[in-house]
Amino acid sequence: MVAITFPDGSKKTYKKKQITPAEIVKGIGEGLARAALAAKVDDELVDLSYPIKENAELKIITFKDDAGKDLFKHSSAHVLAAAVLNLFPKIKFGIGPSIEDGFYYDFDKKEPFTPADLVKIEKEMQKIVQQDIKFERKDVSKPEAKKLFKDQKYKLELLEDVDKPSIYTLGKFKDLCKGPHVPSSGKIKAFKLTKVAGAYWKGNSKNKMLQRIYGIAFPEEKELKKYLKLLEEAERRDHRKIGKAMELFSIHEEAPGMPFFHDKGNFIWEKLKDYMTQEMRALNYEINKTPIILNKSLWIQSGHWDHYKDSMYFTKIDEQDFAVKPMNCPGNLLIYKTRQHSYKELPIKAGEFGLVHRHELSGVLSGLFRVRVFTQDDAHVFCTEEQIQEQIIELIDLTERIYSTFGFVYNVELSTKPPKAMGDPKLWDKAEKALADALKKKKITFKINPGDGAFYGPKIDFHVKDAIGRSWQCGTIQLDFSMPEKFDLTYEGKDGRKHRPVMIHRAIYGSLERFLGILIEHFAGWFPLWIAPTQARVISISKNFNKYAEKVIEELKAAGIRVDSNLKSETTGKKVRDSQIEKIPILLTIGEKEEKAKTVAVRTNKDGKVKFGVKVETLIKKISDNVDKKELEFKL
RNA sequence: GCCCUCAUGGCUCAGUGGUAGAGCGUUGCAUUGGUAAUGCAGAGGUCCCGAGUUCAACUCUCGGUGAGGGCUCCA
Repeated sequence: MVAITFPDGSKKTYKKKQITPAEIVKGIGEGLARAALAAKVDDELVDLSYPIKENAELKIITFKDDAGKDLFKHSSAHVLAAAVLNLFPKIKFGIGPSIEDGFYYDFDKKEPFTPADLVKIEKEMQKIVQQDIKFERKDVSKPEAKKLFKDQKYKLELLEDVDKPSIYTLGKFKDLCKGPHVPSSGKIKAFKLTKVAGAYWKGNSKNKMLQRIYGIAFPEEKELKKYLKLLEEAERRDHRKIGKAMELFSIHEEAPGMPFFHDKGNFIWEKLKDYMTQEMRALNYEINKTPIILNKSLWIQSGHWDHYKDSMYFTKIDEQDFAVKPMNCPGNLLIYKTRQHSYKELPIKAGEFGLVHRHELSGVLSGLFRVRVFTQDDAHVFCTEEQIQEQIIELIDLTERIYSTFGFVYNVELSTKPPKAMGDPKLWDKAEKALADALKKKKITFKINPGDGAFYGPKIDFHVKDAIGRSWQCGTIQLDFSMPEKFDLTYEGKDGRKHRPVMIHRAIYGSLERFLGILIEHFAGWFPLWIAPTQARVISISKNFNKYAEKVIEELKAAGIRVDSNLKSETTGKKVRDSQIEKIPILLTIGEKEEKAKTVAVRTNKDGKVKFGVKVETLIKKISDNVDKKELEFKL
């Protein structure tokens, strides 16, 4: 007998022989049948052609579950491979998994795929879907599998690490695959091939580069449409485009990966910095500033030389080797060491808006998101082991406060000891536990990334979710037991002896440049008033009213409002449009009515609503209140 | 760094082996307008850089530089 839990929560017991896809569909009825795909057995996902053990407990998975979506995408990858095999019979296959945004399959082919190939392949896939071909599973022995894939060198290589090979067949295409899959190709309703790209075999740049085809797939047409809309929306919000349109920053060939901030971009940047400074001061941080070029010997001492030199810039000064700092810690350690410290002073919180240079690979540079020079809102907390937890909690609270100001929600990941780590494994364990305990105490759920920590310690990463649901890594809290050791940092304890402080590295924006990029996309350029470089623009209906308009501008300026104007002889429609494109939050119109009544017409540009007859002093108060409270939107 | 694509006025882009076009923007003039583009006129590039092929290269070839997408998700 086999117990089955259906998606609606109902349970039913079947004889083992009855467990077939058709039977499951019958069991859950027509409504849910379309969704019935696979089952979870002993927490492992299997499809319904998988031999199911006696007395197993099955939980039916549907398209609505993440596991179901995943499996769906994976099956689409097989359909892609089958279509490619039909069109290019001699091709060699790499791997074809599902990914967050869909699926891909890697192929080894002499000539790269052309866009025309993609269209052909898509049509071929359509055929396979229409034919509704069954996915068939077969468990085979290793020698059998080797024979089957004798012409597929990549599959043979993969086979080396497989104990119990299973083969999935879809038409002519056979793949080494542990599954599970949808019952048949007809289940795949909406898919689209999105791009071709080169990708290394097994992700290793020493290996051969294969041709990768990316696609997306959904159980329903409308979900595909929704996804394509999201892509469009993301493109509309692209910070590189908005940054250009709003004249926030530019990047030049003369300095790849090193953004030039124009007045308005720099204004927002400064606002971000000021805000963080204010928050840090409130928590008794000191704020330092250290040089960006430091002697090589310091980098050798800190371990950056061993672990980071490929990404560092070097220079020679007076016959001595110097490096441009890729991180701020060593500079702040030198400050710590300028005098003795007592346990009474701890925790010492040393902040720095530190300019760092990192020589990132040219191919990874992208707008403000991945640059070679940036400013970290860095800080180093020196504390005792006993203070770790309270300090971590203070940092989590601070991070929460900052992110919520921008309307971000976030999730947290804990990264543990990497293979290339420095320091005593026992200290690592202790550090990892300290971070996990603080998170548990704050009742924050977190994901663990084994082996993703920094070379000097484990870390907590914060990923913020933007307005359209995309996730960005920003803040990080890193524990470090090894740097204090290397630099022989000490404090005098109650017992009069020297002790080793613990060091916590932390950044909340991460990089001011990158955070600004994220904000541009998050707000789609519609910055909250407190950081908007221009808060309001005054336009006149005709130049007859320019005089009163000038007066209004003066009043607003006197109240500290950042206002500009467009008093040119253009139509009102044109002026409105221009202000929309430039993302000016508030548009003030002055015409005959306004001049007579000594008021302004206020348009909140983001939603396009217009309110007539607003008194200037009322407006000033509203704006000031909005700015003081750092509100996300302006409403009259 | 590697694979693919791309590089033409400030921006977005069209185009041809015989030394370049459009729209937007900008400037001037006319117009004095009520919430996403008023009309007309003018200025503005030598087609990313270097080499080669050719009588002739923005166009073809090679090299360089820069930009965009991808290179973690595993049979």
